[in-house]
Amino acid sequence: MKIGALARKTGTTAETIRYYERTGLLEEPPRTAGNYRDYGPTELARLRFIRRARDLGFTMAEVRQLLSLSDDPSQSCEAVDSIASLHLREVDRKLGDLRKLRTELRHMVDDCQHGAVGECRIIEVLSG
Amino acid sequence: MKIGALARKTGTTAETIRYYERTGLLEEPPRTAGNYRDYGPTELARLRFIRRARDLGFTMAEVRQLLSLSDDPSQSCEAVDSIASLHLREVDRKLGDLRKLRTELRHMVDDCQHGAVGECRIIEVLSG
DNA sequence: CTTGACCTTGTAGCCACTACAAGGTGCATA
DNA sequence: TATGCACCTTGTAGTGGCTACAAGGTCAAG
Repeated sequence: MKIGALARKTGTTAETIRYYERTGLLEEPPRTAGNYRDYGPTELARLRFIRRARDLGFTMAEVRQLLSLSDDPSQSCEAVDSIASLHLREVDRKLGDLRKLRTELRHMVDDCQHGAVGECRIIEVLSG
Repeated sequence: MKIGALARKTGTTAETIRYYERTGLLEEPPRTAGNYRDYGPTELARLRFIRRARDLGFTMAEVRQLLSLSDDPSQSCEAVDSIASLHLREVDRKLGDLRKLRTELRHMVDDCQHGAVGECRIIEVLSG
């Protein structure tokens, strides 16, 4: 499988895959006679893992840890749990921030009387 | 007022203020005899405006537009309203995404039996 | 007259990509 | 066989919004 096909199968782009390789998240695959990257099912599975974790908002550093933990299936999953729980707390925090922010924005927009900028509530709020 | 004092009054840092100046968000202030930036109440108000808008999640580009709109108080505030409403919709979208993500993470973490990595639900979910 | 807090410029780094440019490969069609 | 075109290669630079230095200048207090 060439890089474009792998990209399509994983909802990524060739650029992103090469970027993951550069940064060590993916290993260098074998090459075809024409020097094209040649991927198999192992790399596909690994990239899918990476994409799922990224879509769930894990950072590249966390993904790296999760990958290396998943490579050793006999050890305790305490570390995995701790990474995921920490991330969950982080997401909760962001949700709280975003909800507060939304309320403020909502008020601002609702109070706007659509008149002149000089009396615009939005500008007033921002100006303090 | 020197840059450090302005930073303290606005909850920023001197580096950020200089960055805003570099990128044209703030104008170059006058200088003291010793070549220090010398800020007055106008710059303080402008920086406060910028910080409030940034804290509400507006991008630098949006802040730039809001600033130039607020400079002309006689025109209609339609454009201001449209920037704010668009941003509000964007925030709503992000909130939705984050809520979905939280649910998935929550399930993952809840299902983890804290055993071996080989049976870890978190790793299973990520592996597909 | 030295200490130390503050300031100056300039450059590089962060994250996670994304966007080129300039050229090579491989396959279908005329 | 030639040509066109999609795809691939490497390398470099840019995005947003800062943040972190390094190497040096300024200024008030002790």
